[in-house]
Amino acid sequence: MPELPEVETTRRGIAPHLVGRRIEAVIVRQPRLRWPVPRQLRERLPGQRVDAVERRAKYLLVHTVAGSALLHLGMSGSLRVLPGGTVAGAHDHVDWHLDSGRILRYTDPRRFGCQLWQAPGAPHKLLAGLGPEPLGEEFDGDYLWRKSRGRAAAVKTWLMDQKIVVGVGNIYAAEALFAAGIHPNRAAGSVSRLRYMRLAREVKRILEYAITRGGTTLRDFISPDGTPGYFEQELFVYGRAGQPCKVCGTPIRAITLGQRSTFYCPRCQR
DNA sequence: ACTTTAGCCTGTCGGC
DNA sequence: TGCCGACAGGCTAAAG
Repeated sequence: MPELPEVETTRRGIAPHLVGRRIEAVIVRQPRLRWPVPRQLRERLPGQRVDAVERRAKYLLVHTVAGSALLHLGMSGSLRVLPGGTVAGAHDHVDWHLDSGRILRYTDPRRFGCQLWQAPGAPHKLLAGLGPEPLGEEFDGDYLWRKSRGRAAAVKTWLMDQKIVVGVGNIYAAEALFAAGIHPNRAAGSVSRLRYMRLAREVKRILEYAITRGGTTLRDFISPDGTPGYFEQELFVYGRAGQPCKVCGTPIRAITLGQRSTFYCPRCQR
């Protein structure tokens, strides 16, 4: 569910409540997430003080001197900071009790997310092989162009591959391709260098803007203080099948690429 | 070596 | 009103 802007919104929301605080207890009600919650998280996290909360791709890393918690929100996960004693619901799987008296609560109806443990100085294997951050310097049009040569995959599917670039999921891939005027089904290797320059710029612009809006809320995304994201109103193609393109008026089309629904304007995107 | 598919889960929505 | 299938923001591991 959450893509980079939602994860970054979550990071910014929880960090002020976590950094410098001590974790007093870790309560796991449902250990069966995408992967089982490991013993180390329960045993080593309590008593530790949080040094920093970092984001890498769509993962959140909560660092302490004893090691780091590696969190992923999957499709339907969210993290909220709540007053101590707040009653847990059916999908509230993990609570961290903080010495501030508050709770960091992980909720995830579909349980595609995870809470894992990373020992100090031993990056988790899930982080190995990830592509560059889209908002970093390494990611630009030249990088996309070089990487895509000879690739027959649809550019939209290819752009969502986390080995190519991280953080871009189904919504923002569709939006960035629209903004760059690229048809989502075009072979990645057939997109010109100039188009990739534009695509890289649009990916950065859209992700940065979505972060300022607090992310996109379609169903259940909520930021840590319980407010929704406001980017939904800014969507040009995602979820707008049959509705007129906001630029040219042509009806937006829906197709399936790589088992994911894809939206585009047949006139604006070639 | 690469590309495609299956599967993990629950909730919601539209059609009948 | 209720049942049923389709679908949902992700990602890995297995199969091709």
